[in-house]
Amino acid sequence: MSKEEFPADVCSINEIDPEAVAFVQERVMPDRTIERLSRLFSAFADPTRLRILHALNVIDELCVCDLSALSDLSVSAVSHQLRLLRDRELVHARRDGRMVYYSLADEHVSQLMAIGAEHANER
Amino acid sequence: MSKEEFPADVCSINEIDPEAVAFVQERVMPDRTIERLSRLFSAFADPTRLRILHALNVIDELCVCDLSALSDLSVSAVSHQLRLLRDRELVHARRDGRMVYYSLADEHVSQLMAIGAEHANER
DNA sequence: TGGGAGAATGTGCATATGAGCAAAGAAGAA
DNA sequence: TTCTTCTTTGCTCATATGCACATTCTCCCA
Repeated sequence: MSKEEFPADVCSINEIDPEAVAFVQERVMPDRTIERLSRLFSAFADPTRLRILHALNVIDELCVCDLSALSDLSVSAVSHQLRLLRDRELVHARRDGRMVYYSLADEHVSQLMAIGAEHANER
Repeated sequence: MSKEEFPADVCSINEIDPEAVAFVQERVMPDRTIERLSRLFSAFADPTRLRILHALNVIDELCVCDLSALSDLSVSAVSHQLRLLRDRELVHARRDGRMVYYSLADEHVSQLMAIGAEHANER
C-alpha cells in the first residue's frame, strides 16, 4: 500500500485521508473482477433482457419464438439479446432439432433479480 | 392472459407454445418494476462506479477527493458518477463543512456486489 | 440432396453513456 | 464582504448500445 502510488502533487491541495485511501488500496478489487462484474451487470441493465430473464425465471425453458412473442420484439432482436446473455453466461442454450431452448445459467441470476426487485420496490 | 394479445398472425409460422406464453404472461413483471430494475443494474454496469461502490463497501464513508484518488479519475468525473449513484439511491451523501462524505445507501448494494462477484469469479 | 423452417449474424442508424474542460455554487476563513 | 477550497453542473466529443433489415447458417424432412 505504498503511498508512492498517490504522489503528493496529484491531490495535495485536497484533504485526502491517506490512511483511508491506503486501507482501500489494500483491498482493491482486481481489474479483471471489476471488468467481469461490469459486464455481468450491464447484461441486466436493459428492459428487454430483464423481461427475457424474468420469463426464464418463471418457466425454466423457452425457445426463441416464445421469447419473441413475450417480449413483443422481432425474433432477430431477441436472438441478439440471447447471444449477449449467452456470452455473459447468464443463460444456457439447449438445441433440440431445429429449436433452441434457453434457460437461466445458475442460481445467481435469479438471486440478483430478486434482490434487485426488492431494492427497486421499496422506493 | 388473453391470447388476443398474441394474434395468430404474429408468429403463426413458428412453433410457439401458447400455454407457456400464457403462463408467463400471467406472471409478467410490471413495466414500472422492469424500468426500475434496469436503472438499478445500469448503475452497477460501469467499472468506475463499481470501484467507487466497492471502496465504500470497504470503508463506509469517503469524500469525493478520496474517491477521486482511488479511482484515478478527475474529481469532476467522480462527482458526475456520484450524482448518478445518488439519483439511483445507491449511495447516501452527508455534508460536513465543505466536505461531502458518501456511503452506501443500504444492504442490497453490497449483497448485489457479493453475488455478482461470486458469479464472476466462478467462471 | 434439395427445399424449407428456425436461429444466428453482419450492417447501418439513432440514441445513450462516460469523460474532460470550464464555469458556477456552497461553505468556511480572512 | 471577499477570498479560498471542495464539490457540482453545463457543454461537447468519442464510444457503446439497441434495434431493424437482410443475409447466412443449421437442421429436418421429403
